[in-house]
Amino acid sequence: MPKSPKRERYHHGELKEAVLDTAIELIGERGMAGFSLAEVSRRLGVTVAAPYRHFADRDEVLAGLALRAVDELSGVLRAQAADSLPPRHRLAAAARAFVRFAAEHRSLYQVLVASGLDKSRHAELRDAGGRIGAAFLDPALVVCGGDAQAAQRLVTAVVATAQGYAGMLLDGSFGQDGQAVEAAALQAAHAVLALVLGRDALTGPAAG
Amino acid sequence: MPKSPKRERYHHGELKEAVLDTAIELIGERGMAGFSLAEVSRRLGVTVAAPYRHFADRDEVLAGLALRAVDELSGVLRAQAADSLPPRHRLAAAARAFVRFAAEHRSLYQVLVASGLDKSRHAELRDAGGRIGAAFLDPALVVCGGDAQAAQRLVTAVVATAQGYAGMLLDGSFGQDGQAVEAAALQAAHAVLALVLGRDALTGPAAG
DNA sequence: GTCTATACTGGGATAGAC
DNA sequence: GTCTATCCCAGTATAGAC
Repeated sequence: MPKSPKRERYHHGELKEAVLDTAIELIGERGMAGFSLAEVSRRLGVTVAAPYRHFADRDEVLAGLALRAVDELSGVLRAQAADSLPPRHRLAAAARAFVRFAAEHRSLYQVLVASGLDKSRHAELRDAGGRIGAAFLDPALVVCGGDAQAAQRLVTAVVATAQGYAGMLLDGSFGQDGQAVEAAALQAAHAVLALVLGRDALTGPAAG
Repeated sequence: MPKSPKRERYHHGELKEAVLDTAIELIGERGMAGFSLAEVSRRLGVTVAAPYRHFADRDEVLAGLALRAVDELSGVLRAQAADSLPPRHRLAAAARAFVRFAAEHRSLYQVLVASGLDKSRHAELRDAGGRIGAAFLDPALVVCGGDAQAAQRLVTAVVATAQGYAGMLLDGSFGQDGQAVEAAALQAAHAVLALVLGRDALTGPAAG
């Protein structure tokens, strides 16, 4: 008895991208724990074995999503950090954009931070953190007067702050309503500003 | 042919705690993704159905672990925040302790932030974030001159920072060697100090 | 009240046919 | 490039032994 697939079948080499698209969709609906290659296959109208022609295993699908996430997020961040504002405000704007990204692309962001993926086992992801951080580096260098080591520590602090606010936003610490995203994003930006000003106070003429 | 269990069987009502202990052990070895009730049962020498006498489902086991994590973490934080140092240093010390806790009790911490558990569905965990934040509240209130709303925002910033550094530490951004933990913990403490000083600069010292 | 035996469901993965 | 068939493992549920 013939099957009646809900969608056209993928016989023409588009399955790889289709799997990634559908995986994002599925994670959006059911969260990371609800992701399965079997369900993705079902939605695409192919058998569960088909995706294995394009991905070695389930983790490689997640790695593909993580790569998309890094690409998109670092693009957004670079756009903010290249603005014409003073450097501390560019850092703050990038942190705000980071938090918004986590909210607007929740599935992608969760793959990045909560997939349980061992990033060191996937070459494309081995420098994921570096690529995110690099987006903050230029304004950080200006803030630090060219001191590369200080700038790197500042980048780490800004990324940690953004990541922290994003995490709290996603697990509901800012509430569930529409205002939550903007509240978290603004507070993250504000915290980054405080961080930069406080750094000046700690390393400036008065303190050591 | 009779089974030959590796350990004594649990016939005397200790299975619940034993399941939690073994779950921590297992997550420590294989990470969150490698956790399964079946493997826990196997290690304890009971059948896979036995834990269901004590836990409604897998999520309830994770919720039990998350509860342990919140209890232990908030205890550690309260101890730091109740020290006799100036309030901004108590906040910094608590942030440092937070990062150390994440490293030293990696399994517990991961359950808290990356289990995919819907915390709002488990009554005991509904105020997990609040209990963590409460540990920071006293020194934050002093820093903010008694302004409760400002103190709450400062607590959020400090928790976000600590959580951010902990997350970056656990996914290898600080490297894999023994120094990584202390580097992350110290930088987190330093960032919190900068945060407090920068807050003063933004709002005026001792003002609301 | 605690655990065992067992049966069902569903996901991950592979071999070989078309 | 995909399908069929198959295997193994994990989670869920329940009847019954002790």
